[in-house]
Amino acid sequence: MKYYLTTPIYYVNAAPHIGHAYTTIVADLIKRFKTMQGYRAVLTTGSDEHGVNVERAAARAGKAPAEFVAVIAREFEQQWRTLGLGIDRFMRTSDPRHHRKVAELFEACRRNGYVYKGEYRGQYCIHDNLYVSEAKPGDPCPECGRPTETVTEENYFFRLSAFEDRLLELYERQPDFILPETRRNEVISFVRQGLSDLSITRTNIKWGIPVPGEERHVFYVWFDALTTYVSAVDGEDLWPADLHLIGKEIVRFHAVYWPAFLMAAGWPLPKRIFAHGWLLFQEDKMSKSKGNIVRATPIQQVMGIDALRYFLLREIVFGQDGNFSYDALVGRYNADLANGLGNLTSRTLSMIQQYRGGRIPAPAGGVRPEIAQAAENTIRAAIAHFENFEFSRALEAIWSLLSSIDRFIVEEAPWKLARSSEPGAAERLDSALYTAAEALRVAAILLWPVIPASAERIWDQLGMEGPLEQVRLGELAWGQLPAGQAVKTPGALFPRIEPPQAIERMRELEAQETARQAALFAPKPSTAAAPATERISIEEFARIDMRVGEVRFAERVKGSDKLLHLKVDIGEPQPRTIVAGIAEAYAPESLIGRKVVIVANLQPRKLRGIESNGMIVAATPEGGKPVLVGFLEDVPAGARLS
RNA sequence: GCCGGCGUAGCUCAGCGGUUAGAGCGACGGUCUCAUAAUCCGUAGGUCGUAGGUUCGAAUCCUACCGCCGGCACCA
Repeated sequence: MKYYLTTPIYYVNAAPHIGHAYTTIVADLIKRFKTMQGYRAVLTTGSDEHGVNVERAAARAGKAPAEFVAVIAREFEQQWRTLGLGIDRFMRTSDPRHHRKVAELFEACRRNGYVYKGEYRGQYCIHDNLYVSEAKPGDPCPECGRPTETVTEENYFFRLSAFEDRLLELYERQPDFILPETRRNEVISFVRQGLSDLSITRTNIKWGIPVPGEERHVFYVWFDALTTYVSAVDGEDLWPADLHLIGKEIVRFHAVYWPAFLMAAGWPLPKRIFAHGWLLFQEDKMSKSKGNIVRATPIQQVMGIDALRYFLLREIVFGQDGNFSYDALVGRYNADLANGLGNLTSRTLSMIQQYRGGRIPAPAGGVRPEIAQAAENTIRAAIAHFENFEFSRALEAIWSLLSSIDRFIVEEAPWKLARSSEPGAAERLDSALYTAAEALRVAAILLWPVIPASAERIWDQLGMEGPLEQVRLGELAWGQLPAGQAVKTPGALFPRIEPPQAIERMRELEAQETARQAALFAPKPSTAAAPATERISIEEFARIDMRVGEVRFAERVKGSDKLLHLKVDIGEPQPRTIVAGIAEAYAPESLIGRKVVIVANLQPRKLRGIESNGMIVAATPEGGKPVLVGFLEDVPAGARLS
């Protein structure tokens, strides 16, 4: 039986950070779990290398796109290797094999009548590769808030509208097609609102996969990227995927577009999509512009990869957003790994060493039934939780067993039994030591998917033979630890960590890593953050009438989150009515009397029933809120800018 | 604005109609000595967002409101 799973195909306009690592670590965990269930588990990841965004990032770095993406793709590949993740296929969208597969998908869709040629005219966000339906020129992108660009082009369209019913039927028939349920509900309501056809080729960019027979066209990046899941395992009898693991920001592409493409082509559909939440840092989404990005490798260097894996899976409820913090990371590590699992391993092996000459004794006095029972329950519960993507619960269950063993050891007090000459003391000691060791063996097996390196060390220290990954969870039961084998007692599994020093060290390494990654993008010194746009002549500029205005009136537009209704005095007899999308950044009352800059000669436009006669000029930083333009000296209303 | 979710101990959360509301972490006190200054035991008293309602009985169901989050709409 095969189990084919994928991570997203990561977009190469950013270097890998802990968010990428999170998804990929979970994928690695699931792969290991499935392996232990006896599946032939195969994991695909890769790099999404096409699109305007990359084209521009490359230009900024002064490199050809192909050269640029190769560097970043290598960076991702290297990252997964460094973190020890079991990637089986790394597919780059620039790979010729992938190109062929995309062309194949397209041909199949076209043959089945789901592709037609038409003209697209509309707004497009280059950052999110998103066409913004019903947007007007200049509207910002609903995802990121950056301005959209107007594009008019002859395109091939995908008849997405034809799939509404079939998609809804799919979600109905397979309730676990999209997990968790909250994402499923969102997708269903999105599809119910109606789907419009999707432009799947572009003529305004070159950096993409050419459409067969139409060399001016390249494929829309999502049509391109999603197909990676198939092309990565072409000819291997692995498709359809059993699981697409994704972040919640890309559910629509995976749960709507992708199945529709596949239905159109008549190709098999993936079995399940699981969208996890975001890893927040200081309660905020990590983003390059906010400078709050954390990377996995500094943590790995200071605390070990298993510490990070354990933290991510134990602290965060998989599927929900979770907070990352160094304090919580170190706290978890010390409490659960050092004081918990590590210490239990250490005390158990040490006692076997001291009291039984380093050989695991047979449980001469029998094993307490409640312990055996608790262990059996833990085995079943942990497996069920892993199966349901409830990783934090699985770990909770395992730790509850470990904790009961710590309690048991204190109750039995083997150190007293060892000194006791009472009858039965020796047998009791044997049983206590066996019980503790057996619990460790069970824990090592259950924990291998989560903290593989540490589990293997425990396995080895218990003197177990054979690779842990060949153990089958279906056969796991209490009492399988063979007595008589020699244990080893090397150093501490998880040495305690001093929080301030460790955190400081991680921050240092983080800064170095940030600098190293930044160099990969090597922005040319004089280039501004925003990509350069096309040059215009002074005459063209002169056509734009920008004036200083004073806000006389401001109120929220009813029924809108972002719009303010303003009246602005620009020296005309009547103040101008302007509707501006700045409600999230400015309270209406704070604007009264404020000097602003407006574009006075824009065509009027009705927004929410109010006719707007101009546009307020504001700067919108990446991912941030608009900031109004202002003057350091006073300028009278009506003054023209040039 | 529409739709959905959430709001429970300092923190992260569980409980989702029924006895005195729970766990882990953190904090405090104590204990043991096999162990990584670890373990173990005990303590810490939270109007279960607010206000109503249903019920013999509500954190648990219903309504309204407040706050937070998400999806959609919207953002000249």
